[in-house]
Amino acid sequence: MENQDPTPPAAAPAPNPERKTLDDRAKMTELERIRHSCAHVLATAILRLWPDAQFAYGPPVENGFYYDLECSHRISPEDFAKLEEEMKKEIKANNVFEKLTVTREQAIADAQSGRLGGLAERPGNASKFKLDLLKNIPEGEPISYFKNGDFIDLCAGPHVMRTGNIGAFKLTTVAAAYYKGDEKGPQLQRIYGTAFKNKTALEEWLKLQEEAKRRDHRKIGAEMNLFAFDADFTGPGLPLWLPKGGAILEELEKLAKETEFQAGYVRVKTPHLAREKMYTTSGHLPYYAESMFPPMQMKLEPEQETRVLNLQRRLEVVHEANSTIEQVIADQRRKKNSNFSSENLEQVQSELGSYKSEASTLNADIETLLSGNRYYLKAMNCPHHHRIFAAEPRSYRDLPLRLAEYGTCYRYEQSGELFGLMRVRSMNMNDAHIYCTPEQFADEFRAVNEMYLKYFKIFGLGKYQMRFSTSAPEGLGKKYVNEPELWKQTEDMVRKVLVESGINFVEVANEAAFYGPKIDVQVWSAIGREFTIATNQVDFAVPAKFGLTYRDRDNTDKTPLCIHRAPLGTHERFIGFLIEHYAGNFPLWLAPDQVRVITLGDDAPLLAAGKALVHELRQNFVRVTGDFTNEPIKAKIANAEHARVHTMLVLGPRDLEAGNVSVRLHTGGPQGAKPTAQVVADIVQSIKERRA
RNA sequence: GCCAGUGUAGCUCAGUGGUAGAGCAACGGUUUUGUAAACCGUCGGUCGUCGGUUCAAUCCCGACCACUGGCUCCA
Repeated sequence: MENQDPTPPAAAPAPNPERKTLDDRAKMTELERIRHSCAHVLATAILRLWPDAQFAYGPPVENGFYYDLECSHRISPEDFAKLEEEMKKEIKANNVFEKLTVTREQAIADAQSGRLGGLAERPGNASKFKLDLLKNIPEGEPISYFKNGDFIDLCAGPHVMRTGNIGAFKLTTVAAAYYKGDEKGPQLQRIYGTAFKNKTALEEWLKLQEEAKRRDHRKIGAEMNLFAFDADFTGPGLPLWLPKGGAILEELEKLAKETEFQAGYVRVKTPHLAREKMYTTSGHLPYYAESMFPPMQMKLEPEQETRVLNLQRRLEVVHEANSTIEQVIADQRRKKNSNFSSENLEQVQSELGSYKSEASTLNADIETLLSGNRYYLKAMNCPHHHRIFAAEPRSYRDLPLRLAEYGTCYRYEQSGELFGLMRVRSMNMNDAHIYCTPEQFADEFRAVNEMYLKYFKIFGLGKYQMRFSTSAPEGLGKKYVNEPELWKQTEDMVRKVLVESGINFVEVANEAAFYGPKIDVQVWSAIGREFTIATNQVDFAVPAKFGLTYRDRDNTDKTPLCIHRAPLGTHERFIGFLIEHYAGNFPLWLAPDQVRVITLGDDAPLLAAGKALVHELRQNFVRVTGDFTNEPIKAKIANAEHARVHTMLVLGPRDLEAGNVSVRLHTGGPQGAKPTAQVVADIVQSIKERRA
């Protein structure tokens, strides 16, 4: 099963779907039609039980379908049996999916009467989402309904012919979803289900889901003692790497360090935290404060404290003066026959203005003093690396400068987003920043991409996709630094390299990093989960904010370009991915338990030979253990198999006499007896070559 | 952060309004073995936490915490 082709990219709708054209819709596969139709049947069933339900979207998705709705009843999985009963009735009735084309006026009238997405007219309960959807249908595009039984839905189709064509279905889960994916919009109930042509296909899918559960990195990670979460003591999203997981971590680091060394990188090391100034300068704090752990406010030095106290005292005085003046003005306004002349008023108001401006100066001064003693856990390594760049004068001769570091970063991911190792709050990054001139950019960028491909080959990753994320004009100055010209230049540069190197990529607008375009590498784990494991970003903005320069040939100072790259992403996510990719059956070089020497019984000569073999392997840097207990050989093998020990070496009297060991592989069963020296040499060589 | 579900021994899971059980693991013994589990015994749980209802709560109710499935987010 290993190296099985991962599930191909899903035809799931893009996160903020641009309107599909009718032509796009006509391309729906038969399975998608079944699922889309099943969504209508689900709506029909829901309405029979809870007639006030209002429906929004009900599309087919990767593994089934959903329908978003608003309803006074809170649907829970306990309702599924009832709902499925109703759905079965509708399918059994074998109603035709009848397409009706209507005028916009008619559609609006039907939505207002509550008829759309309903079984009948519902006075006082207009089909509000359908009304909204109608607005999005461009003038001139035909408006159509689909009707099955009493249920009429605003829908462009296509559908299967009859409800009876839905061979098999199952409701799977309920979730909340925001209308149109907008966090500020109304929250709807989303009912997920799946449907297939027939029962066999459904059962196959259910079996696949079971298999996926078995391959889940969280399950295998626990079975193999790779990592643990200790929510009570360490905190959620903060994994503890156990020795066996640590071994994998170590191997990946070794791989990266060797690869990067050969590629001309230099290694640096930076602290886990930094002053606030670091992140206000980098621009991260204004843009991403929410994703950072809150700051640590350190105690002030006595003189600083005195200054703050003085400033605060003055601020109090100013505030008091402020409110007195405001009071006076308010009083005068209330009194109609005021003897307060307009000149007086003006004077008082200007006084107020100057107090206000003093207050804001005071606040800023206090803030400056405090912020100097405020530290943040780093959410990224780049600002630190920028300061390393700044630590020495740089010449164009020093470029490209490739700073690499295994830096641990901390991000305050929202509680609902934590997900095993794939989404954590502390992460080991395979990070590096390449500072280069614009002329060097293409070569450097290409070399980084090649490094990705080298890694993918080692790990046997056949299916991947590069996502080239670019900016969008409307986000400039908000989501993205406001440098339209630089955006265009760098995006063109990146695009050119991608096209030239013939890498398969898709371009996605409006998803860039705030400081430049980026490339994310998406892969699909063996159980069909999609992950972004690697990232490669261009940064034309932040080096300038840090005032980074190099002296060029023409004796002027120039700002370098910076490439952020992390081909192995975070090790947390990468290992999570690898666990699922290999189903825990790692190749020898990665396996936490590489070799176990198992003696047949515990006779002294066997024991001595076994210990000597363990010693020899360990001196060759093989992760080896010995099982010299007096348990039956079957039990010892079973234990080793459960622990997913890659290679088992059995030593019995027969082997001892012949100078052999009997080799057994976790993934391949017994391999027969071989000369000990040859076996040791093979193992060492396989690890050295990082054989698959 | 939002919606829903789940929480019993290290792991996999039973179970009940009258303060809990199995298998595996661990530990101690017996067994001396040729490739997925030899036998006997021992230890192990404030039934996620805190409140409430009750004569009595692991069970019913509430809040919180964590995890899971989604949504939003992901430098």
